[in-house]
Amino acid sequence: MVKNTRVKPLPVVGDDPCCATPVPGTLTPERAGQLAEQLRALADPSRLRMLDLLAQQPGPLCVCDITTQFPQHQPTISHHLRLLREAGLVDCEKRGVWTYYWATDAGKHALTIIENL
Amino acid sequence: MVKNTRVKPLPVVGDDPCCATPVPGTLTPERAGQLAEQLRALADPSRLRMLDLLAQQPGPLCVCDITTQFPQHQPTISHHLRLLREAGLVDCEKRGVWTYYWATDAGKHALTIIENL
DNA sequence: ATAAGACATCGAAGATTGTCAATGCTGAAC
DNA sequence: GTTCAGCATTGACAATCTTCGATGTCTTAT
Repeated sequence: MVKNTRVKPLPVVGDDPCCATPVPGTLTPERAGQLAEQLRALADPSRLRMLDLLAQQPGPLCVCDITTQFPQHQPTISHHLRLLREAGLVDCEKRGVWTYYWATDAGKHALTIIENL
Repeated sequence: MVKNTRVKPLPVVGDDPCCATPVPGTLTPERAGQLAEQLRALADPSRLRMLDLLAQQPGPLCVCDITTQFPQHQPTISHHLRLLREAGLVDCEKRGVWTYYWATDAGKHALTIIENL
């Protein structure tokens, strides 16, 4: 939206009239919202490490064993695990007194993808 | 950190003593912090769409042409572009009155990676 | 010199997020 | 039934984030 009368300089690359009307993006606002939601679930060091911890296990882990691996207190761990679960990155199952968590396929996939950023 | 006297049930998968001591994660706290920082730069719908918009162009785009594509006002756009630049996802160059932005290789790479989440 | 437009920066308001103490709920042991 | 431990939920607070109006800087046109 150029408001003055000056002529724009040539774009940096080649002679394309890149500043007339931009090529539209490929991401719809809806898709961008979905992706951002998923990314927000991953954009925390503690949650990343929790997901990684779960992904490394041969089997599920109960919350108390997760809690020992982090400096935060139990309600905070529970909060992060909930966010990870709502994002579909981990899942859990209650067994008697304990709740077991594990990384879902989506969670492991996200982790391997994220790691080569 | 089991504090009661009960014996834990068998883990969900197999007979591994998965609940004794967890296998350590592979992500160091430092690496997790780096990744989380990068992910936070991407975890916003507007920034995702800006990065995508820039990635689709054959050449750089000036801020005024970016601004027309989004409902936010100019200072907000400028703010998001700064965050994207600080994350190394876009870069810019001043040319006279205009500032031209483009997606870096890292930005394009991150975008293609993110898209199959 | 003066004016005007492009863009960045500043400061503030409102929303969201990470954290924890306190509390609630549930299942097992007695 | 009572008690206790594992875990979730609630409420509160501080920090961070998104947004925008106001303002500043720089550059070009006149």
